[in-house]
Amino acid sequence: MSIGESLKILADPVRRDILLLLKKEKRTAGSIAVELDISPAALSYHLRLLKQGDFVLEYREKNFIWYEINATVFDELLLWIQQFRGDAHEKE
Amino acid sequence: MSIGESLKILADPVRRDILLLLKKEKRTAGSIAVELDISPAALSYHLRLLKQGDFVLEYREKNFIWYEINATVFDELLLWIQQFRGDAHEKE
DNA sequence: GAACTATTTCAAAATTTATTGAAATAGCTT
DNA sequence: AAGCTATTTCAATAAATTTTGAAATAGTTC
Repeated sequence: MSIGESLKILADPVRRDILLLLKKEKRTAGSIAVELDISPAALSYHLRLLKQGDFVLEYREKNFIWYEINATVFDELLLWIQQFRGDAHEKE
Repeated sequence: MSIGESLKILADPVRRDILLLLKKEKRTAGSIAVELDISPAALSYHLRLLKQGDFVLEYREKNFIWYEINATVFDELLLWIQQFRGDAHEKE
């Protein structure tokens, strides 16, 4: 997943809200939709993008699908942003 | 400027290319437009967003306007992203 | 396997964002 | 001030993204 795709995924407020929820605890799709007051279809669309970008992981249990945040993806993003910081932050 | 607005600004490939150019050296609007092969009007549109987001600074000299990158804005963004990283990276 | 719940997929509509060409602005030079 | 160069603004168009409601899928429970 490229930086461009990652940033585009994070650029949407609904998707950021989803990540903030999942940061606290894992949730089912339905629970997220209720909490954020969006339709299941809209939620599913955003979850698809988040999954594509590796921002979330999913697993089935009974007939729910649980979603949880994937913290590791954010590292690549950090590196990209750091390149623009001033010389004071350079590695050496 | 909010995180949401900053991310939206960075989500566009043209604007990221502009930042990458300005990271190397300050430039005039015209020079950026030629280098990236986009129309002056389109460039002006993107520069306006980058300015609004404090990603670039500008100053006049003769009848050019020089643009340069503002490295400090990226710090706020780093903090936002860091909140999602795993416990291994926590401050304490 | 029929009924049920959770979620996704689809095509269409709505919304937002980016590009275009033309016209306007702004500062320089003579 | 007229002519020149650089850049921006504007309204219109084009393109990309998001939402919607309906229908489809998938797994569960009876």
